[in-house]
Amino acid sequence: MTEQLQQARALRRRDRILDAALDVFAARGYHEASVEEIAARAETSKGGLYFHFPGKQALFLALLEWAHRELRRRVDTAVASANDPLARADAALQAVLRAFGRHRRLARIFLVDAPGAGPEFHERVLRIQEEFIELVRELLEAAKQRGEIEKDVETAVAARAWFGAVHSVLHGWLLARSPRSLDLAYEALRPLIYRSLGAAPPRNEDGAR
Amino acid sequence: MTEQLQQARALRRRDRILDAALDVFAARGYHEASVEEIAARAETSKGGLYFHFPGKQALFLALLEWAHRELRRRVDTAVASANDPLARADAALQAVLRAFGRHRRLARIFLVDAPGAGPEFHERVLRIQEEFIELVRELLEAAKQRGEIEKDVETAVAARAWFGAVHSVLHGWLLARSPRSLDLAYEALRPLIYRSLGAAPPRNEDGAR
Amino acid sequence: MTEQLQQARALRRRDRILDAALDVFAARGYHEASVEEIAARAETSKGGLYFHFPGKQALFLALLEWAHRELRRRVDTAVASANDPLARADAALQAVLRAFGRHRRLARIFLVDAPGAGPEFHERVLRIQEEFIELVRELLEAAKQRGEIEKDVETAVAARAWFGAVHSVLHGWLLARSPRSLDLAYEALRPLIYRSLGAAPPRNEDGAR
Amino acid sequence: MTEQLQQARALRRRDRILDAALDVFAARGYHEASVEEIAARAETSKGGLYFHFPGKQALFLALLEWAHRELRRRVDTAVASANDPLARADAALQAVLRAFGRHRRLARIFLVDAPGAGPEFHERVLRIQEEFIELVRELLEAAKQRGEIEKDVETAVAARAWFGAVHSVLHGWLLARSPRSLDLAYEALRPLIYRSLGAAPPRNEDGAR
DNA sequence: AATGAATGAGTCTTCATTCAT
DNA sequence: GATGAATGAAGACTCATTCAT
Repeated sequence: MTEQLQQARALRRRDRILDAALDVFAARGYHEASVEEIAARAETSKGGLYFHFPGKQALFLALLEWAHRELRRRVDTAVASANDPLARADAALQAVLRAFGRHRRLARIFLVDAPGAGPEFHERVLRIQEEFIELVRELLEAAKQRGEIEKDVETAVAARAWFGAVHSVLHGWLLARSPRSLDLAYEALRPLIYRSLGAAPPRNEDGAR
Repeated sequence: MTEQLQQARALRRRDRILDAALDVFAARGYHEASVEEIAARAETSKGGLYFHFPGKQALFLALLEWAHRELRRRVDTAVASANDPLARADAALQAVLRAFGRHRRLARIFLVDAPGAGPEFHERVLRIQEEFIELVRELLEAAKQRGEIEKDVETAVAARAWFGAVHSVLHGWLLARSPRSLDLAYEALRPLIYRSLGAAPPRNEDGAR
Repeated sequence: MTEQLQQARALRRRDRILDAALDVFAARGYHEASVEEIAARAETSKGGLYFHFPGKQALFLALLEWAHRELRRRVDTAVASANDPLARADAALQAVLRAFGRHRRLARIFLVDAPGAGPEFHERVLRIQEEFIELVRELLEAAKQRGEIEKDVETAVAARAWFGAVHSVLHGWLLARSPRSLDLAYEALRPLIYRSLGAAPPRNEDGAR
Repeated sequence: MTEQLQQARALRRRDRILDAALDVFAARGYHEASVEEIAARAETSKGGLYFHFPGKQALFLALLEWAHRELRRRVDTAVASANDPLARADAALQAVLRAFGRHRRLARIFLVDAPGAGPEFHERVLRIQEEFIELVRELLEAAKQRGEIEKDVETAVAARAWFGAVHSVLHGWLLARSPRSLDLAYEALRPLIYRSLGAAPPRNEDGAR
């Protein structure tokens, strides 16, 4: 029991550190962020931080992994709740958009800081992106088999293009040029997507709550 | 004359420094790049470098500006050589793709390093991207006025989406996952674009040199 | 009984810690050795270690004291088993050589690590060395009184010299340049010692096991 | 000319740093010495120190090398000024003693700090010691060939022993137990050496200036 | 104009030690 | 008695920038 309490407290502190790291990395970028500040914001000491994480880089990677898991979970849920492949791809992209839309800090880290923070991080982020692009590609391919989209669509290119379109919309939103909600932006994007694939857009999509 | 010679020499050195900076920044990323190494590669001294540029950040920004001008020039040329708005937008995107395709180092700096190198750079890159997105938007809007694309297309979203698609394809190519030429990738992308806008793809596009 | 058992357990743990400390200090040197590693090797926790010893320095000193006692015991035994003063001095030096020869780790700590680990340790080691040198000096002095060695020998210098000679041979052996056994090395050394004192070497010395 | 001045100043500063390092290392030992303090004592900045030396370890090694060269030079001079092999060995040992006697700080570093400062340093010091031992051995061997010392002397052991004896006397002196000059100590040591080799001591040694 | 020696603020990281449980 | 999470002081090292020459 005592042990469990200790362990629970330690885990809570670990989470506090991750939280603080998220704050600081998102606010300053990877290089400008200092371990000192992260520790301070987590209300612990530098040594305490190093007890839980082997170093700054590992801390950042842990953040990335955590975000990856979260993202993946939401996307999987969204995909599972749709019926046909095209709707699934649609749901997947929308889930990504929403997840980042709700977690601006994560978005910053994923889309802005990590790629420029060094080869290791760049690599990691790209792999995660590729994972999602591949998911979309598979769904598009399935839709193509079922005749839901034009035969001449190259699904690999289309998947990458749509991911990029979503990515770009996100980026624009991150700059706060368009205060418009991401959901609304996606509503405007969807018809383009469907039409580009030669598919009929869903009648009254109301997936957006 | 002596003055002119001196000035010419100074300019040449300035260019050598920019070249070296491009090399080093692209190879190491902004933060890992050291002024020392840039000076060495430019075959000058640190003091010399600081004579020509106020600092590391300014050097990087100068690089960005230079790249911006180059890019803009090519895009303008490409746009001018097409006739109708839609073809112009098409040409603009392709020009961007080709420019980066030929200058991998520039692409790295623009798409990977600059955004993550700090707020100032992030800001600058986004502004340049917005400039191109706005250009595309205007062309799409003109096309819409002339009835070349569907009336219900939100040109702001469409422009951003297509820019993002191109961006994403570029990113994928930077990772060298797709050894396929960027030109070919764009050939596969173009039909998607046209169809998404409800426009007929150009018959035999041979814009590719 | 319970108390006794507990005490016995505590002592056993104390010994385990000393053993572990010997291992780690000898392998890494004083400064590179970490309390963490010692605790781990002793199969206890850092807190546990600090229950038995006040700190790293104290632990090292405890090791030194223990080694001192061991060494002293062996030397005393050796001295007691010889008859005349000269033979006793001989036995003392040989005992030192043998003790270290059998405990390479101890030798390392005594001769290499401790002197360089800080003034306190340096001081301590020197005092122990001086103790042995003084022992030898007294024996040489007695031999001189009895006319066994030349009258003009300065016993203080001679004692220090012979201790140093043994020390140096040990050092050379620690470097493993001379794979030859220490006993053999001492066999070669003894005649030098005796002759330098103007004494006749023992006829057939068979002290070596 | 300007360049030369700059270079000269730089060299002077380099020397100041070496001097300061000698002071601090000798006073505190390798591990306790801080780069900060060395820089302060050299009246330069940490960065300045790192401009001249790649790091703390390199600085220490540079010190060792410098001392080695000095020592070697003096020993060589001493050896050259003696006539027969035995007198040369004698001169070599005395030169070592004198050099250290005049440079207590160097002695501390060589004999106390370096061996315990880590394997690299230990190794380096031992190699230097071995170099001197080997020199003595060769001289003893020559003396043996010429019949100046007993046939049964193992020169390898004898050389090591005598080096160790000198070493030990030095050590004792370092602790300031014997305020007596090192020269006098060596006067007392010499007869032991000669006699141990079965050689007649030089009549009136007046090598000491 | 150019050089390169010098600066010093800032960073990550280590580790002996403490202490609540 | 034992545990291991937490502390915090200290240290080596980097590097953009400056400036005497």
